[in-house]
Amino acid sequence: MGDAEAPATPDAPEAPTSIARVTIDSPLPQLDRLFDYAVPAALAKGLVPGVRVRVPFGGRTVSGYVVELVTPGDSEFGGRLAELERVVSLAPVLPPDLWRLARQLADRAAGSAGDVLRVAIPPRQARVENRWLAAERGVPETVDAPALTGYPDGTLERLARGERLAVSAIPRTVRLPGGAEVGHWAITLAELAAATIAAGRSAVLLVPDFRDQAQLEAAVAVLLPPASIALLDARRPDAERYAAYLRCLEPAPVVAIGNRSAVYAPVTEPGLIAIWDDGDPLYAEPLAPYVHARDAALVRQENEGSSLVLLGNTRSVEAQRLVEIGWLDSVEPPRSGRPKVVPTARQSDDEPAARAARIPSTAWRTARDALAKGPVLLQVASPGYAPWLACASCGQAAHCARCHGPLGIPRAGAAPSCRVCGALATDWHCDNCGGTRMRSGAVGSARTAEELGRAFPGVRIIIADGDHTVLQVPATPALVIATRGAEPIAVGGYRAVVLLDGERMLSRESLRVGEDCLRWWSNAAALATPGAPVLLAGASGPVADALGSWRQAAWAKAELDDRRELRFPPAVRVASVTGTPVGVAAAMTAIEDLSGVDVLGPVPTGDEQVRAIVRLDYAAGAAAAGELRAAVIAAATRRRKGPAAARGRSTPTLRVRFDDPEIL
DNA sequence: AGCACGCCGACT
DNA sequence: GTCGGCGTGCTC
Repeated sequence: MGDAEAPATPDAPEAPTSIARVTIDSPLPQLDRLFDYAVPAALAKGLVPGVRVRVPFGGRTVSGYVVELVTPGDSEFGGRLAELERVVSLAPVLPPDLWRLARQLADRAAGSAGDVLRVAIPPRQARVENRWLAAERGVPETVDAPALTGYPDGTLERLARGERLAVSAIPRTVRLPGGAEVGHWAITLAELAAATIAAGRSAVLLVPDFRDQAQLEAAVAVLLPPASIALLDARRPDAERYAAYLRCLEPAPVVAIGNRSAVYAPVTEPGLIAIWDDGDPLYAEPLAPYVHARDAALVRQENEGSSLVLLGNTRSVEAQRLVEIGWLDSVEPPRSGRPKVVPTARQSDDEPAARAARIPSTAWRTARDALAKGPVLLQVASPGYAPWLACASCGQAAHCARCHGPLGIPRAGAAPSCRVCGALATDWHCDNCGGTRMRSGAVGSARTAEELGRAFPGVRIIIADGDHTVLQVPATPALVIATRGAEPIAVGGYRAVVLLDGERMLSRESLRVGEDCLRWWSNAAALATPGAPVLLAGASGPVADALGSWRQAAWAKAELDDRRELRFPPAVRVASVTGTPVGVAAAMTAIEDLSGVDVLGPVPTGDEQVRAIVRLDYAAGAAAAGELRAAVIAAATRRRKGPAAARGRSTPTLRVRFDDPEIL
């Protein structure tokens, strides 16, 4: 073959693909599209989609990623192309599958793909990257496929076929060979991941926070070598996180473990995407375009053909919806292992010590008896001593004179102070009745600990809350007082679990109180030794019943039915649209004719802006997102009219937030 | 966002 | 007759 005549054999190492389509790193919605650049010969070597580049743009140089390489004839741009200025590195940190996912998720959320990428790709660490590019890669160790403990035969095979499952966790803890105690859920995910690796594919495992991350890391480390594990959680130093991200890009199969943003871990050919406790609010991304990790996982699973597992002690209402439409299949372990929940009415108590500690006498007796055998968990609603204070004469909540935040007492003997701004409440008087004395409105973990210390003299007391991180307690007798979500694991499990403050947790005003409480209680109950009593003090009603019967999925079904009735999420999608009255009105005009869409508001937000809530049937979501996106771009480009003085201030533009967890 | 282009008032 | 205001539109 004459080389000079036909240089472009299909797999020629340097095929002359000389146009790079680049996504620009910019927050501007109108720039959320691809721009074509000529690739100068000097930069063509090794250039692949996904690499970071610097390009000239509007008179300056900006950074971006090469999304694809095309031949000159395929450029749709009519003008004169500029050239790539620099290839930052040859590491393909934005592989095509990730770009596709970011684009789809952004479109779905009326946001920018670049914003998704900012969440997905950790900040570059040049030294780490250079070391990675220069590294030699060995042959990966093979691992044996483990069995899946505690679930029906054939479950692994279903996942190998790429099925999507909502799996109920086995509600107990297990001691690992290394001595660490973990929730059985962590074993389940580790086994699923190891089976995936054994089959030569990668797995992505998501946890809400660092305490679950620690358990999962320990469980996975038992089954897999370190070279097969990439730890992507946010608490890790930037360098380690970036190294783990790069590890995912290697062809050898890997288990990526991390919090919500790890759903984007760029593993090639994921065989499994799994989420532990997908109802945890930490899976909701606070950065634009606010893509929930569960939604990202669902789209990614469909794109890349992996299996999907949502594992939890409770079933989120969103997962229940997916089960009901047939998107997920439900998998249950045997019911024999469920916790022994004892609902307990709050009543007047004959035990003076119990009365002093404000716990029902049955709970007090249970705790006392269990303490002879080992640790006892008491779950409380709030940290601190007195989490909120009220006026002693009229009972109204006491507020900070400076910022109107709630007042509380952080520690025994401390002065009342604002929980928001920290200011000491000196010369306080009630806004309502003018009273000058405060009383405690609720009991926090520190106060509970103090009272229990008196009720159980000589017993070791351990406080675990946001300020006192405790991951594990030994199997020896101790009273562990933890705020919900901060419960340590007990070696061998707790000999009793007492859920205090249930009534107060349930009385919070929120669409999600029910599912939150059921999740907090169920997750605490799952820390008990099998057969040990779990007491729910005081609370009653459907949520308490669901805990007692350990039928969380049935509760989620009933809750979803209610939401359908009310047309609340997740029965429908919602989006909040905030901006100037004119901008919001234009956006509403753009979507009002779509079927399956209704608008609440707009209402003023207090800063010359208004906010409307849009409710959408799922079928209308894509069209509505497209229209709202167009409205955002229109508002962003037309924004600069009006007097110059008005432009000087920070520009109030139109903002759209889909699936906003704060609304309704 | 920057920056360039483009059409109407007070100046050497 | 020009210098320069900032409204409008583009950025490969």
